[in-house]
Amino acid sequence: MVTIKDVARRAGVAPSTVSYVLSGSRKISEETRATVRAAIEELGYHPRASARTLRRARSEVLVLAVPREPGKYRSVDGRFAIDIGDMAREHGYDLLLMTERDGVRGLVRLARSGLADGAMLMAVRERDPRVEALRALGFPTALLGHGAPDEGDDPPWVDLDWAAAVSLAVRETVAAGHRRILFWASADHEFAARNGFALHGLAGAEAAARESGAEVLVRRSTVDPVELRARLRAVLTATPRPTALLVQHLIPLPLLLDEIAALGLRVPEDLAVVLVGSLPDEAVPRPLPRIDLPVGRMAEAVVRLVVAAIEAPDRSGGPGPPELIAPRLADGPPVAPPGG
Amino acid sequence: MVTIKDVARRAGVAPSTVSYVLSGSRKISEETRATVRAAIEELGYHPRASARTLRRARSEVLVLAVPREPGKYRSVDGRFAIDIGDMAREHGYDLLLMTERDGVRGLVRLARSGLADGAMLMAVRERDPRVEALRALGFPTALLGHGAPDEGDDPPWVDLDWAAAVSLAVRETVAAGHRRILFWASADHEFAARNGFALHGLAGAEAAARESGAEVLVRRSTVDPVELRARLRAVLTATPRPTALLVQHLIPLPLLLDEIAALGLRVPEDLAVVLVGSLPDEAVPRPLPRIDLPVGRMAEAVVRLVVAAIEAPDRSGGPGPPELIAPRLADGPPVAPPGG
DNA sequence: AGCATTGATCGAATCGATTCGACGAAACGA
DNA sequence: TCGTTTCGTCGAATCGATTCGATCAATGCT
Repeated sequence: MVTIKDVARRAGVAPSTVSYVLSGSRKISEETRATVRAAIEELGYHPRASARTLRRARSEVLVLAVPREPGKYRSVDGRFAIDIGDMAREHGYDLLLMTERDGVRGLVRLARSGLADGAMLMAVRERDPRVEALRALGFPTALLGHGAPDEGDDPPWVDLDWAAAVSLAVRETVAAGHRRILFWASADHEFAARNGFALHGLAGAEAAARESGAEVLVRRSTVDPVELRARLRAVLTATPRPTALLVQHLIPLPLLLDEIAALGLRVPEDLAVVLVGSLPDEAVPRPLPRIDLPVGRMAEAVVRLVVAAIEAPDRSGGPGPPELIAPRLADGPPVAPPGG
Repeated sequence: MVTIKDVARRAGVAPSTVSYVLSGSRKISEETRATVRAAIEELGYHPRASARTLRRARSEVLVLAVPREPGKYRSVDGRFAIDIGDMAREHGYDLLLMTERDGVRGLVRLARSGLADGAMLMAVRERDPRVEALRALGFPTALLGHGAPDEGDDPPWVDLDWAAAVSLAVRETVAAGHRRILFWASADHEFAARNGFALHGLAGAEAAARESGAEVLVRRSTVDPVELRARLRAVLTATPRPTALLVQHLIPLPLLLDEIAALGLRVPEDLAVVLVGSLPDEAVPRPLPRIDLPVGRMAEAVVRLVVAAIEAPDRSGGPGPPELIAPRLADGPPVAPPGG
């Protein structure tokens, strides 16, 4: 393994000089710099991360704590991970994936070991114990998703405004002429976990129902295919039948559409379908009106927030401001009116 | 930040004694051990990873290099990442996610910085430049997926035997009575990248066609929804029409099924559909016969292989043996005979 | 009793990069 | 010409845990 001493010897300078060439924190003559650079190149030198971290008390690593509802996997989580990895690199950080079921233990271990400088938490719940544990340690943290909007000294967070997103979906649907709307909410286990997006989405549906005067039926989703079909069938065979379906739980979308077809209903003539969230384009059978989940923007924001918390630990003015992203209709077809 | 010295002072012993209590590498009296343990507990001490790594030249971190076909995202990749994260922890390692587009640069940086002890590569290609770069550095590596099976001194790898998997799908389909079978291969960009699973799957289809005597049409998939439908329509409206469809490119499955329905074909009466690979249960509109992609087993194996390479660097007997997992039919419905 | 052995703990060197103060040489001003 | 500043580089301390040899006390053996 090639060290800074090897480079120094090769270049005929002191190790500290090599360090200064690398960091640029002191003036080094052009000539010396060139010699050192050449030596680095020839030897293929790269500073040892552990030594640098030990000395600087900064590892340049961020943790991403991914959701671990046992057996439940959302494909959008992988996209978040990748986008966050990209953004982290742009800020000079590497990304550690924390998959442990006991998120508190795993995060405390990483924080105290100094393996990471900051943490980002996905699928944040109301009164999330991970948040509490990290705050107790004074560990820089940013959240992807939020619990209640008013918990005073929460870490900075970013989230799609799920309430507004579902409200927007309802409003667009009402504007298209629908009066009886079915909102297919998040799955049972997501409500049980008190995940923010589930609770806020539901709240948005209820608020929009009150404001618009339209009737909004709410059904929770599930990951059990048989039960899922049964729930959908029950509500779509009742009379009067809803003329529009807003879907927040997107994973089983193909299953929902299949059941709709099996009931002899055409989309959108008999039932307009609107999506809230994101799926890969090619995974959606046909273009549908959709409220976008801006994965890229959220990844950018969560990394920016945690990096800010790391690099300005004074917390002047408290935690960074929460970023509640306003929903917008994705490019695509408009909501079809009732009856096609 | 609490260090080993703080613990030692609190317990009234030398720092080295604390270290021995932690590692168990020297005998320490029960009494002292208890005192030290208590001090550790009270202070909430955790060894600094950087100091330990610097001294031991071992970081206990593994890298996972995820595939980055720009704009292409496979949901199964996220499941691999999570399962690999779990397995890594079971071996005492943390998992770093490497998302950089230029995989070679990113991996070389991580290897030379000593931030990680070993690397796992996903979506390995024929003559993958990342493999060559890591070998040149003597960096412990294991592959998830393989290129050509005979490249002598490749790192150890694990893969589903995609050729056998597609062959099995063909055989099952032929056994059910089909004589004219459509194989929906991986996507264009996966062939262009010379990803192993794409090439091997295709080879398996061709081999099975020769052996079984059945006619196997091959079409490559794409991520462009319009083009995808056009390709499927073309082959399903020609005469004679295939009676079975084997799908390796699963992401657009809903779209394929929708196009099949749009053509007025019923599944499985008019067209039996067989899947090769894995999707979340609730993402598949209805249970279909399927050759399983054993994500968990592969994650277990790839971690085991890279850990073995790290902890037995002598390479006695060359790299570990490749692990080619035999395909098996997942629980689910059998392949329907032609005509229902 | 005197010497060797075992057991438990300590002290110091070490890993590799960073960073502060110091130092010699050159440039500058009086 | 002599002192002062500036510039470029060096030496040494430091970060925190590990680990090897050393040490001291207690025990065993003759």
